[in-house]
Amino acid sequence: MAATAPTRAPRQDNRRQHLLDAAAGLICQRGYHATSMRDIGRATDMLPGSIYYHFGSKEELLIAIYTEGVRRIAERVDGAVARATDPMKRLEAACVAHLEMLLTDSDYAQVVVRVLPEDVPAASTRLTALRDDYEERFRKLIAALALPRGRRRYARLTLLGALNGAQTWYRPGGDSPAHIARRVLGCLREPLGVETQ
Amino acid sequence: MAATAPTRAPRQDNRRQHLLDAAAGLICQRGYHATSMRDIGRATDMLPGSIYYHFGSKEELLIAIYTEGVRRIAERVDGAVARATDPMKRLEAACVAHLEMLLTDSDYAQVVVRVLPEDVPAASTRLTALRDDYEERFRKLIAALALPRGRRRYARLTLLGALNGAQTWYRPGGDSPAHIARRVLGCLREPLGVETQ
DNA sequence: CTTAATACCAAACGATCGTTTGTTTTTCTT
DNA sequence: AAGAAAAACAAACGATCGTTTGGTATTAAG
Repeated sequence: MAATAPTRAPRQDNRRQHLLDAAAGLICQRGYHATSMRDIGRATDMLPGSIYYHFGSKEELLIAIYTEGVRRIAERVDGAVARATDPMKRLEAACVAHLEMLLTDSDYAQVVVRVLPEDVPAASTRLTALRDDYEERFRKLIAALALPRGRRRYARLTLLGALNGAQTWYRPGGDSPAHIARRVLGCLREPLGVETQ
Repeated sequence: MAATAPTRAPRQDNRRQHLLDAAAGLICQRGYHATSMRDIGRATDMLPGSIYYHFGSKEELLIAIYTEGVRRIAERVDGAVARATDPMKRLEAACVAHLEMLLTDSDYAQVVVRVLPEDVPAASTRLTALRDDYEERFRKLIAALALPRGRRRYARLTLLGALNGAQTWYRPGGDSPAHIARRVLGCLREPLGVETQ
């Protein structure tokens, strides 16, 4: 276990945060299974065994990253959404904030999308719950659009699928995350083409 | 290496196909790194070392699965597309065929979407090329829609992202793959909602 | 029937994996 | 200054990893 009822506050030179940062960076680059505890130790000038003072297991470390990732991206999205009142503008702000975090601003957020819960059976329940908790925001944002009831679910799944899919083809130097977010949302706002009977 | 200029045809009891099937099944379930050569051996009643008679390495095995996956899904999509003439109907047929393969009909196709090229650096170039080769079909299908030039690219990326994203939330017993495909495409065909200034 | 290639088995190789254990250093509190 | 808790080190544990090597049935061709 990570800690058993700490009787004192953490020390100032605590490297737990440094550890999380490095692990998030490595895992978002290479994936969970391709990142070893020794890799993480090397990146933090720590011995692999020392990591277990902070986290009880590799899965627990991943869950911590996931939790922090959801916290950060949710915070950013909530902040962006709050600055608009029109439902569509709010959704657009959410998409932009979501993609900016996902593509450039946060390794933590990237881990949440990159590492599939099924890849880590021992933690899949927790990871899925964290994801769902975050995506609930988009359900509410889309509910505010006053769409026919039957279309809301697929609007959300299509939008999130398309946004998250950008992680596989995005390259720095091309279109900015904000631009991509608006264009993807644009695909859902303007009809695709000629209707055929 | 797998074989050095075979001087004779393969034997009848060749289990190479059985091997590929089992590996595709395991990898699409658990992912590449979470599937060991011993797992694959166990699933085929083979010793792990024997796999190396057919494939030079684990990466090479993955590439074979990827290649077969692209071949199968492309074959199915091409067949479905050929049965329609209207551009939008052709695109719809492609989406339905794509999702049916991806969600229920083919472990091979599932591997192509599930295993990210970056997860396997030694094979990433080949894997990416195979993916691109397949996705080229959707580029052409969308080009036939007579959209403004600037919108085609994002229409394709949005559509494929949304379709492939279904892999993370699809559950048998719910909406059928064909239904999902049509609904997702529907999200791109009918405007999302109220326009704001 | 012989023969040579095919398709495996059997057993191990070294490397690396996540993790544990015992000890030591460092910091904070009193 | 003294004691206790925090945060690491040092070294190894057993397990498992991808892979190799040498030998052995099996099969198809001549």
